Amino acid sequence: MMASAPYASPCTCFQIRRAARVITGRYDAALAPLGLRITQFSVLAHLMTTPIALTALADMLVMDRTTLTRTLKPMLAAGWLTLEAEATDRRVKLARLTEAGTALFEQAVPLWRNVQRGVKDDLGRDFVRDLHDRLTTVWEGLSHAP
Amino acid sequence: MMASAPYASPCTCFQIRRAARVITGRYDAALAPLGLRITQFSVLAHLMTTPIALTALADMLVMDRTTLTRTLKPMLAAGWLTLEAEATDRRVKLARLTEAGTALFEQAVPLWRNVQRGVKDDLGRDFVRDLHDRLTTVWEGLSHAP
DNA sequence: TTCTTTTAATTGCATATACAATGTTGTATA
DNA sequence: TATACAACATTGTATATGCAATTAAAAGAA
Repeated sequence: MMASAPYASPCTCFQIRRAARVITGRYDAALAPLGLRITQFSVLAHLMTTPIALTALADMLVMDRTTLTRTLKPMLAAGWLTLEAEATDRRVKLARLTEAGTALFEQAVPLWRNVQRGVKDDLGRDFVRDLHDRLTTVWEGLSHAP
Repeated sequence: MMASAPYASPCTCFQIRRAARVITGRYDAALAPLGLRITQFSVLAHLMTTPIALTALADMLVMDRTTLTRTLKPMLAAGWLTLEAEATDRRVKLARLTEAGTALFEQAVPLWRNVQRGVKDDLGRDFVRDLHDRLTTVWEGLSHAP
């Protein structure tokens, strides 16, 4: 996991995956004291306001529905959330945070803020803001086009 | 895997993972006709010039050594490369492309070029160049500073 | 109302990812 | 030289990821 010399691959996919691995490692390490992964943190964050149907949640997370199913599995086992069939349409399952899940998220927020700040400190506030804009553009530009 | 409305998460990690998923899907789809993933393409690309020891290869790919072991497994089974113990230090294993692996890579290059061009067309040449620079900076800035 | 189609979620399969622990081999030291 | 130490790779465990196929339920058509 160590980098030797600045190597600029011409492959956009390699570049973004490499950067994602490095960043993910940083965030996972920050949340590890709570036994929480950044992926799980994102799920909790999206559920803080209201229960959400799994398909809608997968859309928000821009994640395959089947991936979400497996992502939720350990979180359900940990008791951070529950699934309940929707009354009007029993195909639909609503994901809802438990008190434990809510409490965990609130504990995690300061750790998340720390690592966000750390990244900003290392890369620069303007840099990170611009990076965000570009990553959003990537998602918008590529997820709609084939 | 569909996006609904532009949602700008404040989490850098979420942002980059989301973008990485979208881009990876695009590249994997482009290489699918050859039964090849973009991750595997990257490995082949790095081995085209010369055989490389696994630790050195993992360093280049900025990937955990153990991840590399599993990444290589199906590629070895497919006969695209071989592992051989280094003569001077039998701990070291050299990964070397086979003829089949070399041929496959050469077949894959045009498909990779296509998808690279497609991404540039969708996002703009300057945008992609700047994105590359920033992703390289992310990697350099974060992988050295814990 | 029955048959078909569509939609929601899961499961099977395969790869991607990394930490901890292990086994092996080379190097340094007492 | 015997022993401790460091380096290389693999395996165990667990999560991350998505395509294809399946099951269940709702909606639409005959």
